[in-house]
Order: sequence, then C-alpha cells, then structure tokens
Amino acid sequence: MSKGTVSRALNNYADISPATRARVAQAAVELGYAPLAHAQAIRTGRARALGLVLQMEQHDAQRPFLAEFLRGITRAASARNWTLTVATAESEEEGLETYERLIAERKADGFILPRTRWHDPRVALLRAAGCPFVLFGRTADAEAEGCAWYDIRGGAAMQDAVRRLQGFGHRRIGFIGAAPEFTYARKRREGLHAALLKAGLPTDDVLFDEGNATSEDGLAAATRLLAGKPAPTALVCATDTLAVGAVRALRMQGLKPGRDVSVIGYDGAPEGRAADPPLTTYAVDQTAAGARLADILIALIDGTDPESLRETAEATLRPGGTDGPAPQSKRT
Amino acid sequence: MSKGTVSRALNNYADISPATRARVAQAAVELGYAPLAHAQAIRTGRARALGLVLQMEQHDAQRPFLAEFLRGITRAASARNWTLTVATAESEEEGLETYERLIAERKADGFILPRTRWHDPRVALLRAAGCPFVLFGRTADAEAEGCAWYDIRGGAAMQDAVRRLQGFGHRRIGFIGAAPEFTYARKRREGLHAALLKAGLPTDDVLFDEGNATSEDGLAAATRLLAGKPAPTALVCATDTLAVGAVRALRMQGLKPGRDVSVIGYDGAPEGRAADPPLTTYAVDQTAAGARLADILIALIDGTDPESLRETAEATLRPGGTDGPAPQSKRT
DNA sequence: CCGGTTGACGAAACCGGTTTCGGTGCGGCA
DNA sequence: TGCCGCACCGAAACCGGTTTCGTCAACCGG
Repeated sequence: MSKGTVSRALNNYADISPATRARVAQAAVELGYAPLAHAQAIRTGRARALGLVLQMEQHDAQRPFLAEFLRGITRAASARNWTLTVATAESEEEGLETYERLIAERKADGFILPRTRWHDPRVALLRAAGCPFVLFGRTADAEAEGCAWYDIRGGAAMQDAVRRLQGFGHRRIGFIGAAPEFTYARKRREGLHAALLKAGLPTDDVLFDEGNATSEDGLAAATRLLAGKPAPTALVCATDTLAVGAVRALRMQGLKPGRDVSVIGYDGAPEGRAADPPLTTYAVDQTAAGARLADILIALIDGTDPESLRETAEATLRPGGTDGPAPQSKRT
Repeated sequence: MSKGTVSRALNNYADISPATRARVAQAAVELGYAPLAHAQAIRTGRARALGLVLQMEQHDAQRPFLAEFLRGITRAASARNWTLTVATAESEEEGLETYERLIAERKADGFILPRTRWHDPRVALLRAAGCPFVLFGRTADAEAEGCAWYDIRGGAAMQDAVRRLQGFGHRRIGFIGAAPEFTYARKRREGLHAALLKAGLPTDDVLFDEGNATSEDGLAAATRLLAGKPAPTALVCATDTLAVGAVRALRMQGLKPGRDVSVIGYDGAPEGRAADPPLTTYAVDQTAAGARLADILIALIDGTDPESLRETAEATLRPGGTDGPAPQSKRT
C-alpha cells in the first residue's frame, strides 16, 4: 500500500474506500503509528501548535491562576490534537522579539494574547506578520481592526458590586485600581465609575486610586483612601491581590472587614478564597477562558472570519466575609 | 547560491569560506530569514522543543510557583533557541497517554518530569520509548537506571530546620507531611526524622502527620498534633501551603505563631511571604531549577551521558516571624 | 611544468509526510 | 459488444530544509 494512500486514508479523503480506510486505521493502531507533526507541517504549513508568550512583569497579576489558564488552553487544544508552545519574556521588547522568533521559525501557528493593553503593540506586530491571534480582553481598536477576542466583562461585575454595596447601604465607595494601560484595569475602573454615577453616588477623584499592582500596593492604597474625609465605607478592588492588601490595611487600623469597611475583589484568586475571612469577589473561570481562547484561535487559523469569533463572559459573584451592611455610626 | 550552501553556512560547517558565511548571514538578516523549525526537524529529527506535562492534581502544590518554574525553563531554552511545549493532564492515566501522544508526534524531543514519585510510572514509559528525560527530584532507582536529575535537597533543609529549632530550645517537634508517594514528601520526612534522631529529640510516630496537601489539611493536621500530650512546641511543614494552614490552626486556638508555637515551612511560596507574620521557610529557587533542568535536558538530547548530568541544589532559609524561642512555661 | 591535495561550492539525494495526477478495473448504458 | 464514467489506488512531485557526494579551481611540492 502506498504512503499516499495511507495519508489520504488517515485524513479522511473521499476517494478512499471504507474498507481500505478501516484497514489503514487498524494497522496504524497495531503499529502505534502516528504521523510526525513536523513532517506534516512542512507541507500543510500547520504546526498544530498554539503560542502563548507570558510577559513576566514584576508583579504579574496573572500568576495565581496561570495553572488554571494553561489547563483550559491545553485541554481544548489537545482535544483537537493541537499543542501549546509557551515562552516567557522579561520585558515588552523581549516579548515582541519572542513573537518574531516564534513566527519566523513557525513554532506556533497563532497566538493567544493575555493581559491586553488598551494600546497593545503586539497587535500591530502580529498583524504585520500576517499571524493569527486572539485577544484575552480587547484593545482600543480591536473592533475596527477586525480582531477576534474573548473578553470577561469586568465592567459589568463592577456595576454589580456597586448595586450590591448600595443594597448594603454604602454610599461612599472607594476604588483600588491597577495600571490603567491594561484593558482590564481600565474597564473595571470605567465600569465602577459609570455605576456610581448611575446610582447617584459620589465619584470624587480622591475615591479612585489607580496604578497599583501588588498586595503591598493594595495595602498602601487602602490606607490612603481610608484617610480621606469622609472615608469610604467600602472598597472595590480591581484584583484580589490588591484586595488582600486592602484587608490587611483594615486590620492594621483595627477595622473589621465586612463590618467596619467592606472590601470586594475581582478574579477569584486562591489567596482570596483561603483568606480569613474569605474574600468577597467576582470570580473568573480561567479554565473556561483558556479553553474558549484555544477554540477561537484554532477556528481562526482554520480560516474562520474573526468578526464571528468574538465572545464575552461574565465574572460571577463569590460571596465571602469581607463585605456587609454599612456601619450606621459615622466613623471618623 | 545553492540552498545547500546556505544551510551549511548558517550551520557553521567547516567547508564554507568566511566570506560566504558572512554574505549569507548578512542576507539572512536583510531578508528576515530564519529556517522553519519543522522543516529542519524532518531531517535532523530534532524539533528543538522541550516537553512538560503538568499533572493537574486536585491540590497541586506546584501551582504557586508554576510561573517562576516556566520562566526558568523557557529562559534557558530560548537562549539555545529551543522552545517549550506544555500539556496538562487531569489524571495519571491521561498523563501517560499525553506523553505517548507527544512522543509519537514528536512534538517534543525530551521531557522534564516535575513532581517525581518515589516509584514513578513515567520513567518506565519514557525509557521504553527511548525518549530522553530529566527528573526534578529522584525516584527510588533513578541512579541504577541511569537517569539524569536535578534535585533540591529538601532533607538537608529539614535537618537545618531541626538545628535551628533546637537552638531555639525546642525539644518536641512535630511534622506535617505531604503524600509520601511523592519523592519530595518522602525525603523531607526522612530528613526530619534522621535529624531528630541525631539530635536526640523525640521521634514518636504521633509527631508525624503525613498525607496532607491543602491548606485545610495543614490546619487539620496542626490541630491534631497540638492536641497531643505533651504537645509539640514547633511544627515543621513539608510545604508552605500546609504551613499557612498550620498557622491558621494556631490562631484558632489563640496561640501566637513564633511565640507559643514555632512553624517552619518549605518552598518559599508567595502566600507565605505575604502572610502576617511572614512565614519562616526554606525557599527553593524555582527559576534556577527550571533553567538547570532545561540545560540538562538539552545536553541529554545532544547525547551527553546521563550519569554526568546529575545536580543538586539547596533550599535556603528565609527567616520570617513564625518561629522563635521555645516557650519556657509548659503549656498543657 | 605537472600531478596531487585541498578548499569551497553546486548538484542531488534524502527526511516523512501531503497532494496532484494519471491509470486501472469495474459497472452501466447504448 | 463497446464505450464512457466513476470509484479507487499507485506513482510521483512537492514542501523546505540537511547532508552526502562530486566537481572544479587554486595551490602546493617536486
């Protein structure tokens, strides 16, 4: 039997009789034969590999759920017999070089772009290289540029947080935000701001403390916000990492989270769940996100129209013990 | 110029004149040319890809430092122009199947085996397939089987912990261990036991609580140990995750970590560093480990003798606030 | 001045698949 | 019976590199 026949049989070509196809499949199992991925790639141009470049910034908010994220990607990928190629970079320049190298060597057929920035240089690079990619989050002009994306509507979660806190009787709500060049930070801040406006609650600039990353940043920001007069009775945080720091700030001031001051986080990070009391947060399903991103990217590589590959999902409230009714007596 | 010449020029063959070599290199830069990795692989048999299969057990102690570990691997790999292929598996069976698939398709030239078990089925599988691999940790017969490895001497850290606690005046030291089928758990337990014996301190069975994984397990184990009579004045934990739970157990009993009971962890996990007070722990440099593992594996694939590719490193003490002098008054 | 080496490169085989193309055998129809 | 068309499969080109082999020119010593 010629190798051409074998190849067509394994690839389900129409001009192979069912009998032959079965015989080939049988023999493949017996011999433990599987076509070498790179030998296929040379002709098809498909390495059947997704690419993921992790930018290891000093305080990578993504680290706690990296494992879940990878799990989602690789599960979806291997279901279609694809694999994941991971690279890391210490800086933005190195990151861009890494994309170029992976594209040039064709180590990956397309990329998942985590932690999108509002103006993201990776988009221009990949577009120029003609390399497919899917955004986790969006950029300022993702729509106009015809990008595919998967986005968790963090703004909606912030609105829900405001509703929840308002229901608890809170009126003065502070925000501990992250670096606004990241889309997620920007969207969460905008969502909170809009919700406060809509609810008729104060939106003083002094209530918004942005540019934070680490737990220590969260502690410092909470300390600043609580020093305001009047002080907010609730703090909404852009990430759980920040929220953990904020809770620690409360403790240092002898305040009880959930009673004296409410704290709500975002992410659903393990350190929040394990904290005492557990953090009230809007949890993101990172496994599902990774899986959908992989599916979208593979569809994109297979030629699907990017405009039809845009999905959003919601973060879901995971009530903990760090929020509750606003204190009646005015604290000073 | 023929493509054969170009290939030899780029691969530094001896029979290419320096002038031609320079001209080719120049042209490659100008045209932005880089050989397609899979096209090279077809002839050389090298995909220049390392493989890493993560077994996503329910409570994967490795998750907190996965990012650092990946960083180390990919940094070392890309320095030699290799990449990393990552896969995940939900169970051991699925893990073994994943190795087989990756080997059959030659998506990876070799594997890094994290979280080695004392009797590890992956070794037999990879050995049978003739696929190079390096162990992070060792197996029972790694030496006899001629395996390459990189190992952090957790047993030595445990010995150091005993010395440290003995210096603080502790005599009755408990151990919160992990599942003993994992090499790291076994070695840490053995190290502690040996050190206690050597120091002439008690080694009652009741002082050893094994098979724990999560922070909740650590809490429960600490509660059990502290209920013993006489109760230990110090707890050494196989992982920081367990130690965090142990500290919480102390708090629930109104005991102050570092004063009433000392707790020492192992790993150097971020949740321990960020805890209050910061956890005293033996920190492992996961980035360095990943980097060395990658270097070793590449050397192995290039044909170096495995027996010469065995390295060990030490965990380093990172003093925190959870240990200190033994309480003078006998607690009941 | 000439034969033999050697250095440097081109030509072509090769890697293991995919895809195109052409041919064979068979059945159906006139 | 003869012709056509179709289903099916083998042969060969092709993908983009690597590696082997052979050739040619220059250079060397005698």
